[in-house]
Amino acid sequence: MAPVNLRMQKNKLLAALPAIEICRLLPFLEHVKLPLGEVLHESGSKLKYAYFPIDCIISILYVLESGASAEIAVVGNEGVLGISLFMGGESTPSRAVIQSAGFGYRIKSHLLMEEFNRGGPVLRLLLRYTQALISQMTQTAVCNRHHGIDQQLCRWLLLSLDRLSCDSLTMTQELIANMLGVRREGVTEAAGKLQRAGLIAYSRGHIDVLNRPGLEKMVCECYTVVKKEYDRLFVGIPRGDPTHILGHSGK
Amino acid sequence: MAPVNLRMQKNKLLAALPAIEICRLLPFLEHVKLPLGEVLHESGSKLKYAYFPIDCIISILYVLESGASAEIAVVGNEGVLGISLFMGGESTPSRAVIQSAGFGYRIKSHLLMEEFNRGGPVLRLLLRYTQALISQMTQTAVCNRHHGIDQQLCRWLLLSLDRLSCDSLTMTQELIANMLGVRREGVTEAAGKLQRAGLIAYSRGHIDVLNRPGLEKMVCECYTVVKKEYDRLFVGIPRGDPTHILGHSGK
DNA sequence: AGCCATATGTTAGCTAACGCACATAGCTCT
DNA sequence: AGAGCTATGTGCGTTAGCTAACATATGGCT
Repeated sequence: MAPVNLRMQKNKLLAALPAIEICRLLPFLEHVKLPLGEVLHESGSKLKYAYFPIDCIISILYVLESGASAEIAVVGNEGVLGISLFMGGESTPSRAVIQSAGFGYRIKSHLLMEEFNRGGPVLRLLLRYTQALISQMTQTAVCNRHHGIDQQLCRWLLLSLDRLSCDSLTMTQELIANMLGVRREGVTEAAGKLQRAGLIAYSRGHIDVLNRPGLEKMVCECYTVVKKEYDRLFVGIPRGDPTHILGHSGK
Repeated sequence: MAPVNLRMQKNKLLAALPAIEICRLLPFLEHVKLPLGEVLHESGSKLKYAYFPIDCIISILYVLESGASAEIAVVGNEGVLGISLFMGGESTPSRAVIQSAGFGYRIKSHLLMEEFNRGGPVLRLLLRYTQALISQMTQTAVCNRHHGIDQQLCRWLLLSLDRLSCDSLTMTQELIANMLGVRREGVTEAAGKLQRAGLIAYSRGHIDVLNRPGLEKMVCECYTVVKKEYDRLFVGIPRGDPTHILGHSGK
């Protein structure tokens, strides 16, 4: 097992913290397995933990009374689940589900809140991250309104890939449809187009991206806007490229 | 002219601050007129001021390259425009426009940032407000995805009314269409239905709400969710009902 | 190998919203 | 009063996405 302080760096948010802060948090960070489909937070309930993903993706979705749902943001190793803790509400009307299995760190709610309330670099970093998350949410809203399923699927795929640092993911069309808030058949059709174009290979819940530049050529501006906003908000904050960080702990 | 500290209370966020904080902010708050259509913030540009609406509504919208747009949130006297200032980004990829003319207070960006960075009640209040705003944004996203124009129009009307403390507003169907991100004809049709149902009266850019309870019966859950979330997040914070506060300064 | 659950593909009709073109109606200004 | 602009109402044909039902394919299991 790699030393804890190396593993830590797999979450970019944690990695961006000064050494002093990391050391203080370290004893409270619990390394946990996060299996596909696990619900980390149900709408309206209080969060017990905040989660810092390492190699998993958490999907934040809103579920309507009718059962219809829509994903409004994804959280990967660039972020944290649980902004409502330090924003003051302690809960949100949304559900958080593991969209891609993996590992993460969790920390008890009150500990993160205490750390935030110290007001130093932790506060500033978390707020910056929150703003990036807001831009992801709002851009998703606009994309929902104006763009077709094809483009939304591209956006969704790229957002997911960015958070996995690899070019394949495990996800049925049914689940993607839930995320995008569309029919499963709609996803089948859109995925079929991408497959025929040679951009992806789909097979029973497993997607391989064959031509990422091709996807990027086809995606709507929404993806780019969000990506640039994340980059802009983390300028000057040490992050390193994901493969580099992953490579470190893998050695 | 009413004493300044009474006028102050017309913005609920300012009114909720302890006296000490208000006194410190007072000299820097500028009372400004905000005419319909004025753009307070263009996508990507740095904010020079934060705005605390008194009796106007500010619309936050995202504009796509194609020119298509969608409103993602409204800000009235319950809030403030400029959360990106204290969140750390200093700008957002959105546009802020006066949707309903009126007055507000503005304060220079750096002054609000300094005040926020003191870390006291101002910080906590602004963050709580930000979370409420986030819930508005996300619920709008879901509503965009799953609900019809009729329901969205109801939601939009009620959200606007709540921020005006009266039952009429000045707004062409064309503009509403831009906000909702739909065709003007679509709004005409939806508004026609509401008019035939006796809920509103429409006339050349002026809407009178005749039967608000009726509207509330017809609106989708999205409106209610957002309203409850605002209420929840401001429990224990003195707000008073809007008419009461307006009545005060009008005496 | 054969079974079975699950994932994906395909079809057909339906509806909401779209783009476009044009008709009417109300305000404002001379 | 009349002109002219702007806001609203209406009627097409078109399309993307929906509901619903079914066909096929694949991987795991006994």
